[in-house]
Amino acid sequence: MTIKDIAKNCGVSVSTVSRVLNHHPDVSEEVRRRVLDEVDRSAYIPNNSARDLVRSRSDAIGVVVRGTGNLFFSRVLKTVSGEIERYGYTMVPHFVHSDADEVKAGAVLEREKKLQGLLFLGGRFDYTPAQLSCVGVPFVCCSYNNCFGSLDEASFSSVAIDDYATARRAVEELIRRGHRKIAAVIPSREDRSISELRYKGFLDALQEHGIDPDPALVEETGGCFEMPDSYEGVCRLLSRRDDFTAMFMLSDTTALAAIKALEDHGKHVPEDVSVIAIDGLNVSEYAIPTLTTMVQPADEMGRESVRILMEMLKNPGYYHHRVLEAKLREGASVRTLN
Amino acid sequence: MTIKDIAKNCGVSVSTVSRVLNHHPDVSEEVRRRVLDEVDRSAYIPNNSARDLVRSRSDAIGVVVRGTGNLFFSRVLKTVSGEIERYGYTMVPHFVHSDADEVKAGAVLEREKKLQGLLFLGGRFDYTPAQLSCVGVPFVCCSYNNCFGSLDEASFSSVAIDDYATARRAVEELIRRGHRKIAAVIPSREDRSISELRYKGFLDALQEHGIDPDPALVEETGGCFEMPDSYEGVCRLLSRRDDFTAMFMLSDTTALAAIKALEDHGKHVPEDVSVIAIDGLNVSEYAIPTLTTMVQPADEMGRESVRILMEMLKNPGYYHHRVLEAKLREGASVRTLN
DNA sequence: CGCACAAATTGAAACGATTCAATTTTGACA
DNA sequence: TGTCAAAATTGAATCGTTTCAATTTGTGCG
Repeated sequence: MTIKDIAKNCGVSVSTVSRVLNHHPDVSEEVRRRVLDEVDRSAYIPNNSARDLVRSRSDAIGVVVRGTGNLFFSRVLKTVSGEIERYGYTMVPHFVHSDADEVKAGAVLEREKKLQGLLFLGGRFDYTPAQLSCVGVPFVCCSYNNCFGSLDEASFSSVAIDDYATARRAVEELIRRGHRKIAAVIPSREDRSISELRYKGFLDALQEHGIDPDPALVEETGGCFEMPDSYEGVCRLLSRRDDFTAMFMLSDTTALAAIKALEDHGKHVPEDVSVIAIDGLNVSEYAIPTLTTMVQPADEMGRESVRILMEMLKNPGYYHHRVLEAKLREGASVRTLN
Repeated sequence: MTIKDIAKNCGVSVSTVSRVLNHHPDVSEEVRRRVLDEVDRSAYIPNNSARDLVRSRSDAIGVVVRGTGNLFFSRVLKTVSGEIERYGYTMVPHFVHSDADEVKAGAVLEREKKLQGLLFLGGRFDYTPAQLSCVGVPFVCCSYNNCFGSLDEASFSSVAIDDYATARRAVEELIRRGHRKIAAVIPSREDRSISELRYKGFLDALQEHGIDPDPALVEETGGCFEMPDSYEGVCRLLSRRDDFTAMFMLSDTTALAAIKALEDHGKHVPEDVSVIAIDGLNVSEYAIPTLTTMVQPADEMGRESVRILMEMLKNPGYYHHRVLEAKLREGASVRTLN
């Protein structure tokens, strides 16, 4: 079944059928109906390869996901997938396992599959303008913001919470509840990474409230938000100090690992140590104790990312850096000091 | 840059270049080298649309993922994605949100995208042969086994643990540790579902050891392995009975929800109630208490699924139903009764 | 030296759509 | 009824490959 058969069966030309199928103007109501009926009747399915060939593009969006265990991105991916389909595009995902590959992967993807656009989900994303220019299609960074340093902000879009403000807000919640000795175990922060931003929020919240940040209460870990790394980090911290009453963790999963480490060292949460985090995963609601966390609006982030990308495709030159709000979800992992 | 340019630059014909690129025989060593050099030099990238058009197929594999919150499948998806790429194919994922859509989604995917094969990841999969015949390409069901009733087992492949045996093994572990009053909260089991198989393993383990299954210790929930459903289920169970010493849960996440519900009712795990599950997620190792669970070999399942699918493509008529072993990972959620 | 046969190479026809210039049809109006 | 513009339709070129029949080149042998 090709467009030719449809044309023959309807007694019209191939180009007319094409015009009907693509909602082009200048086709009579009568012919339109005749063609559409025949399309239905014959269960005709257009051949995408042929269309893509002549148009020299394919209606596909590449999604580069940082491949490691971040549950938050898995969550967003589902929404993104649905949205991309809703707009009539095909999603071509690519899981990268090292931050360094991200843009390269995107560029390759784009060239090989003739993608229309790219969506980067998570990762470090500290690229130079030169590197980014490899990417020849519009792209949106989901879950980064304010991390872009020298990048030309008109050359792409982004959707994310304000990492700095959110971290600050979380730490302020701890302070509001009477905590002053607050520890943090953070994945290695490099320039402009999410880690760095959240860490800065942490520091500023402390200073703002007249608390001198104590470097010995901060432990840096390897990896990027993996549970084992954080567990180890907390252990190292505990071997050095145990006089803190609260911890700020950069993600839900690392917070769960931290709670585990604390408990394994005989420290109860929240009785001995309070823990707050950022993410708002479903599982965290069922943790013991229920995790107090800043909820990132995962669905909205996914929806917005795709919406903006579509806008960029339709409207060359368009870009938008959308900042969404993370809301505090009170669990039971933070205790108010008397 | 097209194959034509390469041809011109090398002074050979288009068909010769094509032959070189596709590793066809009957091309002299000298020409081969000349062409390959030019391909490198010019960073030529073949146009997949053109290739797909003439071959009337596209080297893509559809992956239908049951879209709801099962973390286990997110995990497998990553492996699957990498493997599919490794074989030189493109993955086209599709998240479905209701079990009912699975095969339909697969069939549509197949026709629209001209997929070479399909991989079903999770879900219920209780289809009739007639329904399955909609799928016109080889397919593998990952994470089902023994669920296939009247289906012609030579018409597809599967990779999974033995759900019945694994459940049985888990419950036997509880019995071995001295438990006899064992409760279970299970997602609604329909004929031949994973739920049903695991439930059967549960029942048989009890009977095998001379324990009469007590229907009042079994609570059925809606949904499919969602945490809120299980939490509610455990609450209902507790409102009726609280004389059980152990619980068997069908997945890690539902087990975590169960533990939460138990704790919320003042029952400690494992002191008052022991909990065992099936899955082996990473997060479960950081749960409090660490979950005792039967670990499904996620990576191996992903790898095998893709390997078998590739085998089916290469070798029409081939099929294989692979049963992998789940291993007990001892956590701290099961206590030995004295 | 020429013949047969294999190896290497080529040319042209697909594949199934889109697109645009060219053509036909329609309808309004003088 | 004839003219003209607008609307509707068509034909043909094109996209970049693969494939296969046809042709050229090369080789061994009588």
